[in-house]
Amino acid sequence: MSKMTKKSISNSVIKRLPRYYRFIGELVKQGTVRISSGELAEKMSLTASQIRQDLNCFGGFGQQGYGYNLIELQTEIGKILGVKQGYKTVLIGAGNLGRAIATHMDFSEYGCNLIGIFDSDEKKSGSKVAGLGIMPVSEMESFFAAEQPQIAILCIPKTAAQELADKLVSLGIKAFWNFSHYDIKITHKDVVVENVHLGDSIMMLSYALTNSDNEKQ
Amino acid sequence: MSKMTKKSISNSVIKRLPRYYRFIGELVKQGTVRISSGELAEKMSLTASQIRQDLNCFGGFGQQGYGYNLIELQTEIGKILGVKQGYKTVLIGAGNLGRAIATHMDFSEYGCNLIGIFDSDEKKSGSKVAGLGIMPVSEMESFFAAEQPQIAILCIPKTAAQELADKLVSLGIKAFWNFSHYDIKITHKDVVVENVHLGDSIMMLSYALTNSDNEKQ
DNA sequence: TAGATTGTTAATCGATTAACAATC
DNA sequence: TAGATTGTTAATCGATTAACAATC
Repeated sequence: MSKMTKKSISNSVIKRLPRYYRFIGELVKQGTVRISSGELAEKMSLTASQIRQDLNCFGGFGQQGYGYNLIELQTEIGKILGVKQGYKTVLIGAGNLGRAIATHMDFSEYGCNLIGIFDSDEKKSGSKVAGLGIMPVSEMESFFAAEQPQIAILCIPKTAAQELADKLVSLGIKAFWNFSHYDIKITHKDVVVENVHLGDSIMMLSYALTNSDNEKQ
Repeated sequence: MSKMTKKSISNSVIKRLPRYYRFIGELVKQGTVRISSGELAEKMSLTASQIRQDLNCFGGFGQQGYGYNLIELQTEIGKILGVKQGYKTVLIGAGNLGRAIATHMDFSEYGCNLIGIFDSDEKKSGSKVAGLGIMPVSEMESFFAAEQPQIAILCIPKTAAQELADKLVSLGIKAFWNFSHYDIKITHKDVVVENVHLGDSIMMLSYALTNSDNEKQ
């Protein structure tokens, strides 16, 4: 609450927030007005205890004997996640994956605002993706000076990832959404990295099938 | 080891395996022959203790006084993850994201083999993605009967996800890689689901920026 | 052999669950 | 008011870390 007492929310809790936000949004869209921790737990395959603990990290959003008002929950968790912030975001690398992410993601729902796309291949310059013209990497510095984007999405080969990330930090980037198949390391404090490894994710399926009962019979 | 004593590996360990596999693969490619738990811990930002505990869930891959032979580790973890299995995989939904995943992912590195792409829009039928002709959903049953794919990648709108998933289970699918923005629920045992929520992932950045020290000054 | 490093047990830490008094 | 359900403390559970004997 006060300046000194930052309660330091645990990472386990933080990682659950977007999922809460999704389920709550769905319920609001369906017109549901209130929900108890027990009912929400049922829908999300969690325990009521955990839900109450999690929400109480941020404040007493519920009311005894009633439960939680869904609109209020949506608003509060939305604020915590910053979904209205519209952080200026740039995409680096307009290959297959980069273009799909640019066109597929509803950035405005996730607190982001895609304002620029760069690619090292100058032949791509000018062609439009998601309504934005692809720019050459050479224009990055002037663009960053003018726009000061805070988030960079990396859809580049792993060999280029670390070097480019360091450069982007020096240009003021504060957060990375990294699809480059390489865990970038940023020592600079206040810079946050989300390494997305789609390969790790699909391998979990291969693992599960390989180690399932019917396989090893 | 024996049929009765399945030691039941914890999920925390399993989720770390693909990352071990990546780092080990990188080191092998660089020609490194052996590594100690301490050195690997340093590279991966883990503790040596955790690495030894994790690896020992699967067997004694190391040697006292020496460390771990990297080729051996790569082989063993590869076997555990099933990276050579080449599970037959189909993609449902050839929109932006589906096409990008089909072309971008090296399925064979992850234990999978993409053998078919389906889309409900018949106008797309026949056009090629990643070397495969898009098929209409109406051909799914005969294709499944002939090929018996085990993994389905869902790149479809969330409204269609649950119903289609149920149908795919009835057609024999054993694992889902689900990008549909909806947590599908499969009650059928032996069917595994990996829900990928890219929105949740990017929201973590919005959260971090919103709650960082410089924002709340 | 001496040194290094594992495999493994024990100690700690943190996260989840249970319980219940507070209260709407 | 009585019933329901939260907020919160205490108990449990599981995962991580530390320690060290075994051994290459």
